[in-house]
Amino acid sequence: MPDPSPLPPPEAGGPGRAANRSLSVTDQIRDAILDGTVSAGERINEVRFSKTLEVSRTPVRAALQALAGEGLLDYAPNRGFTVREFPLSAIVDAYEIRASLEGVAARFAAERGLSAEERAIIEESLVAGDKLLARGEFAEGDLTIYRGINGDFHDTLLGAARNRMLAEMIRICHHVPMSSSRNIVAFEHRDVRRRHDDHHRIYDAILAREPWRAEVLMREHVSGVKSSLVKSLIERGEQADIVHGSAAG
Amino acid sequence: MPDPSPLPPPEAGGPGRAANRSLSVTDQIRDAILDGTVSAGERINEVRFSKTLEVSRTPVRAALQALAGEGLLDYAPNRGFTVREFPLSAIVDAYEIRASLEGVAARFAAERGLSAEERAIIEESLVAGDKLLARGEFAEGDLTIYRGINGDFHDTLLGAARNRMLAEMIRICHHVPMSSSRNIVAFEHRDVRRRHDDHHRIYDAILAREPWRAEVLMREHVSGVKSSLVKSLIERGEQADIVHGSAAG
DNA sequence: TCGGATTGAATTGTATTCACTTTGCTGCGG
DNA sequence: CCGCAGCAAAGTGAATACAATTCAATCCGA
Repeated sequence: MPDPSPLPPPEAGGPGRAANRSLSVTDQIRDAILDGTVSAGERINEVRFSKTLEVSRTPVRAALQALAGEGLLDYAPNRGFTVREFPLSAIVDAYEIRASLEGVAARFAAERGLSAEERAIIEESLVAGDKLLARGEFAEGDLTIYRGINGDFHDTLLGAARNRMLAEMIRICHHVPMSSSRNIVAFEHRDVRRRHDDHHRIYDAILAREPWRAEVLMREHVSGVKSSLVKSLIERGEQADIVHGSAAG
Repeated sequence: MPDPSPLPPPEAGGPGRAANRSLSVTDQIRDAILDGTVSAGERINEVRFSKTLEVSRTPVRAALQALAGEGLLDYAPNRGFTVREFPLSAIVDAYEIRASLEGVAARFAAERGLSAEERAIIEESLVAGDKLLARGEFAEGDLTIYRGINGDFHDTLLGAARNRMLAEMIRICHHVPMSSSRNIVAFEHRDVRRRHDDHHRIYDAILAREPWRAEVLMREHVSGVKSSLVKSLIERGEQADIVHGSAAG
């Protein structure tokens, strides 16, 4: 195939991940937002993006509308889309919201029960975490590995809640910008150890079919991440007044 | 104006509510979904809608994407949009999620405090409710009035939480189809009286700056609506097995 | 009669074009 | 020097045309 087509499909990068250009463009723009290529508050120019991504304005507009639905963009009639700004307070609040939602998810999971496959994945994540933490300190790359373990645990539990709306809302909480890059929360070994212990207890409560205990534990678990974040922010000298109320948990 | 223009703007019905056609079409399609004009599970035909609404496919597609973002539609590449189905279990779950979220909102409001205007609106809603309920029974249309009073209370509190993500998520919970039309929950006077008392107590907690008490009360308050719904559904002979877990509260 | 490939209509995806709104500049008047 | 009217450029909104995919009916072959 010596390039006879006038359009070397932009998706040629991988083995055809996206089904159509709109979805592909959506992913690309989302990444650009999340990694800061386009900065917060910035107004998005449709023609510029369409030139950059080598597509027409149509899939770009579709992508922008989708991202507005995800809460990453604001829309104003006749003025287009702007990158939504997430002040520190909103990021902190997002953890609080996520804590509440994941608490409900844990309760639902405890009520509804886990499939054999789900139990397997979670138990694997628990064992893997125990093994990783056994040494008492982290090696290079261990944190990345644990991030995957942590994701498996939460994702599986969320799936066990068997409620799509809940899943989508939690996903939105995870996509709050800076909640990943700024979130260089003090990831000391002791903190991770404690959070992994939380996982054990949460799983116990779910297996024991104790919904409310599962909810409280999960809520406290996620809320703990928020507290770590707030603490590290304060230590770094950020203004504490941005954080209201029960900052220190 | 003897109709010289080829396009008598479809928005001519009112004093120009929507800023552009996409938004107007979004509202119209949303209404069609919520009131059951298009039934659940049905696949949406873009050209059909564009003919019915007398616009091109472009604003229709924009509207569909927006509604997919609101969770009312599902999207499948190359297959378009379908009206999402909300089984009874999902509707019940939505109340549970909303209870959790509004609980957080009440806590935030208690932490952040209310503006004078917000206090005024809430106190007015409390007084109006007291007056409406004083007679001991409902007249025709009283329930509609109370629905407005109830909305004022909740909306104002939600605004006082000062968090947009929270507001949007709760809004989504409210838009779950059938949560309004099927929700002919046993609206007996006694039930409404009790819920209005809840409002008083929640407001007291917020004024007293007791965040956690406000959260618990609000959560229980919304959860109570769910319980009423479940109870009335069971009484009507619907299958109770759809409702899992803590059905009866 | 059943299975499967094929073809054509229906439907969605994308590009292009035109219309309208916004916006910023320019120049005239105060 | 300030302010406002008007105009031009840029950008978004909508419609239309075209391409690609899906879906169903039909036709063939076993």
